[in-house]
Amino acid sequence: MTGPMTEGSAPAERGAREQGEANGVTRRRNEREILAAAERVFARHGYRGASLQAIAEQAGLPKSNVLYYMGSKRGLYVRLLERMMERWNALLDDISVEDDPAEVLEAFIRSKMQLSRRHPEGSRLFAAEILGGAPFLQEYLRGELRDWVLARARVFEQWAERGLMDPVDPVWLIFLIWSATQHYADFETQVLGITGRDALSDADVEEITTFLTRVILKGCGVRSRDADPAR
Amino acid sequence: MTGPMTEGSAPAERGAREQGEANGVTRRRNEREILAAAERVFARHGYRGASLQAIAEQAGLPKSNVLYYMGSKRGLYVRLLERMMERWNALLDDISVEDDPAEVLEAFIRSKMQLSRRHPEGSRLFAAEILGGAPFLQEYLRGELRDWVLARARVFEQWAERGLMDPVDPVWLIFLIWSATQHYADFETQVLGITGRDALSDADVEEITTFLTRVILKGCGVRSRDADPAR
DNA sequence: AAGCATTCTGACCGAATGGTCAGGAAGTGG
DNA sequence: CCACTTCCTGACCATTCGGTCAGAATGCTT
Repeated sequence: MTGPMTEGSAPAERGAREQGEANGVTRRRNEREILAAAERVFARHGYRGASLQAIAEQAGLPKSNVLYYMGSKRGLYVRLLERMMERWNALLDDISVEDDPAEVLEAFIRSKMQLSRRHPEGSRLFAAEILGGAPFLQEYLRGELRDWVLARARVFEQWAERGLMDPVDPVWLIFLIWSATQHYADFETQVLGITGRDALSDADVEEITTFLTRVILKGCGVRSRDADPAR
Repeated sequence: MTGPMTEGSAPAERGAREQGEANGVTRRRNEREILAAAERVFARHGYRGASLQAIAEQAGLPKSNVLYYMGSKRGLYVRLLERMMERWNALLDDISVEDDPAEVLEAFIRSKMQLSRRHPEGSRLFAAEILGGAPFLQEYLRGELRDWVLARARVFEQWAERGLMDPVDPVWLIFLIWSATQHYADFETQVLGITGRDALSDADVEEITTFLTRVILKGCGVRSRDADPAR
């Protein structure tokens, strides 16, 4: 983006890490910088389209240094995917038939929306991986994630049996929530272009979350267990 | 994927176009083959990640021939995007306040779903372009598409004013429909992995379409103008 | 200051990239 | 049969790719 890296200047180039700061603080900062840069570049161009050169430039380091830290392009990519899966798993606490459907679904939508908001690059990285046929995530999709979905689906079905919501297909419902929330990360460019915004504000995100919650809950005929007939 | 192209065999390699078939029939077939192959490769790997070599191999032609037909990688890509925009525009007939909201919204969901189904590679190509920041489609998004969305949004608002549906934000509603339908093309790998299917059948697609229509229409409180209080 | 381990990077490598071009192959009209 | 145009492609080019490595720079311990 900025200048080419053909400038021979070596010392004091980035304004930081001047003198020795001992310990592994530089290391940690560099790693963080590389991971952030790589997430951006991989998300934008996909695995094949991303180049270590571009990642290195965005991280403000020589290419060799990126390889020194990360070993290989593939290793760097896998590490990013794993980091994203961890974030994903972090918000997937268990639910039970005894929980309130309205509360659970709203929390589901909200937390997924916040994941897209807090880690847009990671969300896009994940999307690019799936779009390309999920060469690195096949196993995860057909295993861990599948089990998670099926477990939730069973709970949804039981709620339907108890008359707490309409008997909709729970898997399609989960996909609906995923797609609707994921959209605001993956298609951010489109959303901004069409709405004429520069960025989505916190208020926008809150409004969208409310909209999605209302439409989806109403659409599935969710009746709150706490008997709140009004509203 | 298959064999490398280092086999020196020249004649009668592809089983077709043997003798002269006059006119531009070969040309047309080759162009079609190239466009189809390119759509797959670009969709899978993005603009940067796609290689002319891979496209040529999938089309069963030498790389030089691809460039002979298409001029350049960029030109080929733009041509694919334009073709996809044409398909898109084809299903965007105008609507009016006088139309029935339920009918229009269902037709909207259904036609968008069919677009994802009939042209999954094109849908993914579009997704990859947006994911990468829409470097080639910025103008389209901020112009043509934006106008189309705003026009529809006005109609939705008027429907709400007339009490034909809830006063939901029409733009978020359009995004909801787009994302939910687009999902089955873009995240096909994930959908198949989780549901344990090899492919989505026509029946699956019909079921999903019905599900989406039901949930979204109900979620927006759409009341059919033809007074169908039952169901 | 010396010794040693760690951290870093410029130079380099073979392979692959998009693109060019001279010239072969093939169809067409005389 | 010969010209002439159009269609096609192998060989080649500069550039960039991911990755290696020797050795410089730096930090830590004594």
